[in-house]
Formats: sequence, C-alpha cells, structure tokens
Amino acid sequence: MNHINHIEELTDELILFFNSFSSWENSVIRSSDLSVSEAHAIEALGQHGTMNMKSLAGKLGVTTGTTTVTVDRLESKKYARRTSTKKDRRVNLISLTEKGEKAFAEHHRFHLDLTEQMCACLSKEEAMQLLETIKKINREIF
Amino acid sequence: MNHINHIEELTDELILFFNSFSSWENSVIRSSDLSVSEAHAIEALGQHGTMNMKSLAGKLGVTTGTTTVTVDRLESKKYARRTSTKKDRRVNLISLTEKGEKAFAEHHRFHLDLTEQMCACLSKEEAMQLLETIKKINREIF
DNA sequence: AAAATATACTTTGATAATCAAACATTATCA
DNA sequence: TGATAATGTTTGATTATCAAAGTATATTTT
Repeated sequence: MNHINHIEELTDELILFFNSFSSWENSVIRSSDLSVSEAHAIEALGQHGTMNMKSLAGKLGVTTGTTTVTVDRLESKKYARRTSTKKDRRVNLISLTEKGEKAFAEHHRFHLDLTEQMCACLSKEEAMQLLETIKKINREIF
Repeated sequence: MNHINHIEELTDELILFFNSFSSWENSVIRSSDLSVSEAHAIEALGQHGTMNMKSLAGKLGVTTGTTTVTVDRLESKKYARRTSTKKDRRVNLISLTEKGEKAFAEHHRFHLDLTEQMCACLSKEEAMQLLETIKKINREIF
C-alpha cells in the first residue's frame, strides 16, 4: 500500500463511502418524525448511554451551544430528559426516555440491516477483516 | 460473520467511523474560507469533473434547490462557474475555476494525508483488503 | 477564606443548510 | 401540435450551526 495511486484510490473510495452513507442515513431519518440532529443525538445516547452535555457534543462533533438546542427539542418531544447531579451541579446528564429508547431501537434496526446487506456481499473472512480494520482505525486515528 | 454480535459490533464501529470522519472533515473545512456545503461541492466537482446540477445534487445527496444555492455562492466567490450547453438549453454545466481547482487540491491533500495515516497503522495486506472491501460495498450496496 | 481562574452549560445574534412545493424554460413523446 | 417530462430556480419555512457573551458552580491560588 505504499504506492501513491493506491492511496489516491482508497481516498476516493472512502469519500464515496462516506457520502453514500451520509445520504442513506439522511433518507432513513427523514422517514421518521425526527430531524437529522435529533436522530444523531438519540443514536449517540442509545449507543453510549447517559452522558453529560459536553460528552454528547463531543460525540456529535458540534459545540455545546448547538447541543443545548438539540437536547431542548428532544426534551420537549419527550425523547430525552436532563437530570442534574448532586456531585456537580453544573452538570446535566442526558438520558433517553422510554420513547427515546424505542426510537433508538427502531433507527438502530436500519443500521443493522445495512450492515447485514454489506456483509452479504462479502465473504466471512472479508467481513471479519473489515471489522478488525475499522476498529484499528477508530482506535488509532480518531 | 453470521454471528449476530459481530453484526452489532461492526455496526457500532461503522457508526463511530462515520462520526469521526465527519468531525474530522468539518474541522478541516472550518480552517478554510469555505462553508461545509461549498467544500463538499468543490470536492465532488474536483473528483468527478464538470457535471450538471442534477448530478451534483445526486453526488451531494441533497435536492437541486439546495444545490442551486450552493453553486450560487461558489460562483459569487469565483470557485466555480455555470456554462450552458447548446445541446440542451435547460442544462447548466458546473465546473471549477482555477481558484476552485486550487481549493480542491488543497482540500484533497488533507484527505490523502488522512488516508496515509490510516494506512500507516495497517499492514500492506490489510490496506489492500480495505480498498477492495470498500470498493465492493460502494459498487454493490450504495 | 477571599479572590482568581476554570468548567459546564445556556443564551444570543447571525449565518448557513436544507426541504418541499410552486414556477419557468426547454425537450420529448404521442 | 399538444401533452407530458425533465432541468433548474425561486420561495417560504424550518433546522443546524457557530462564536461570543452570559450564568452558575467548582477548583485553585494567594
């Protein structure tokens, strides 16, 4: 993989993969009654569990100000709730309500289906290798 | 890869990968004088060459209305231009100006660096396998 | 302990991003 | 020719976002 053309090619395929994934996700979300940012927040909370505003903002890759707005809407729609802690009263812990958990499960089902589709066009070995590779990249690069 | 837990795990890693990639890209873009949608449009035009509005909208995964706005801004900032064709006078071909090509090259450099970083933590075989796998998924799923 | 500094979050004000639906223009089909 | 389809723009509304300023609480320094 030292060859420059392979780097070029992999780059182009990664960008294409990213854009396709993004389009796919947006169209899945638009078929629900959630906005894109709301859905992403629910996804993060469902996957990683209750967390404070700062961590949630970090997971979503946006500022805490943006996250405040998103969580406000999730709260008013009853998908999530804020809980303050005794230990540090500045902190708000954000957790999913039952409705939020349900929405997460539903959305996650789409992701699982997509992953299954992907694996269906790969051999068992390729799929296992993909998992290992993505894990490595997630741990070591991002 | 038939095991349900592996599907779960791969799904979670893919989502993490996607979110990390997204955050990375956003922070790269914010260090330039382009907005996120402008940068994405330049990226698509640079990678695939001149195309009409509909194709560009398709590549970006947004409506043509949204694309009109984006291209308006790119044009007013001199990164891209519209050219009408004789063959079909409804069509606008969008192409990068010299300034646009330069911005693309610069942005693409960041992507190439990221890919190199990724490959640096993989063996040659793993990297080649990743390329093949992503290609397959891009062709067959998206 | 008081003052200074840092942290977690919200608010504000502005701009960017987006969609759906209506519209204008040009092509194609019957 | 007239009807239908396709390409792109405009409109009106909503969502998404940031940076910077503000609020409240914790921590550190003197």
